Amino acid sequence: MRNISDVIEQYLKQVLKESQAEAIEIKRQDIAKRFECVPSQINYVINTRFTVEKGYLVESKRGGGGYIRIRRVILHEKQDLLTSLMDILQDHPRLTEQLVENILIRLFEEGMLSERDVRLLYHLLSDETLGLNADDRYLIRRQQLLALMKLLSYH
Amino acid sequence: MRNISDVIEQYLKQVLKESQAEAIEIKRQDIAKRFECVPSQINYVINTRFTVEKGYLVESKRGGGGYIRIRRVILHEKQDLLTSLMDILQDHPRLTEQLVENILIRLFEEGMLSERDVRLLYHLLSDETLGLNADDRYLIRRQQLLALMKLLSYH
DNA sequence: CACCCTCTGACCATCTTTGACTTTTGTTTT
DNA sequence: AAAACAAAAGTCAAAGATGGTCAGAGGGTG
Repeated sequence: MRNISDVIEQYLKQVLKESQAEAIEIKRQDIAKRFECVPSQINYVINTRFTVEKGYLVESKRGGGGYIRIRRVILHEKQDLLTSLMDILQDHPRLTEQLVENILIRLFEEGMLSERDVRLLYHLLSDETLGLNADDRYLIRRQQLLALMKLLSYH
Repeated sequence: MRNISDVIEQYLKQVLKESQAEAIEIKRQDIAKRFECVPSQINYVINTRFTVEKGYLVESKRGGGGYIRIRRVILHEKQDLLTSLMDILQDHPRLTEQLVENILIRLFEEGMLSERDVRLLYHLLSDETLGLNADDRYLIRRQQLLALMKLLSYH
């Protein structure tokens, strides 16, 4: 694996999967020690890899007996997923390529898009394809993603 | 071999062939060192020798743990159709909903898009979804349709 | 000689790693 | 109980590590 963040990401996902529970609790310090990195590296991993649009919820507590709890969000109804993703679209003024990718992959993981759909849409919504300036790209992405979700909610 | 670009090209193709995988990952810096050239030479080789038309797809990531991934792809047999459709896109300044529809239906008839694809794309490219003013809509449609055709040109 | 590739290097963009400083919470001491 | 201490986790900006772009110099060939 190329960098420590990816390794830690994989490790945490593995633990999450093996625990069979929908949430795991870790001690930031312990993980940092295990991978010989500074504690704030763990925050970096969490902030970039365990985001809401990717389907994770993270809670934590400081002080004695502190912890970080990572929860995989399980949505049983398609409509719930679409609603939560639409909320995310509203909450993020900057719909970056990265965010778009996360959302599309999430839709794939939840079985609402095929891999091909994801590739196609990702390319259509990429910086390279859209060109323009950043604000216009954000606008187009928002509108097209909302349109996509509206279509998906009909089936 | 007369120039370093040809040598690097051969080397990468060799590695690709020997790996038996459909993709290889390299570090730009490493290759540059191996052939004692500047790193941007690698970009030159990739941009001139590993293009989509030649059957290669290239992805990359910057920053720590960065890489360049070169993937071999199979070109679609209907290149002629795609080329002529791309010409049409270039020739028409006004990419109206109607024209978009015609193009999508053509791609459907040729078996390159499913009915679902057509519905989805038509919806994403509609006046209603795009909003904006007519000229911007024409621009977005052109760029996204061109991106679509580029994607369709390989499997 | 003109033209078209190649090659180079300065500057840019993006992602990761690190560490100093801050905030929150629990425990111990006065 | 209040104050002091200790034990987490959080924030943020700077440094580090890659890859990308582009314009101009260099070189080979018709």
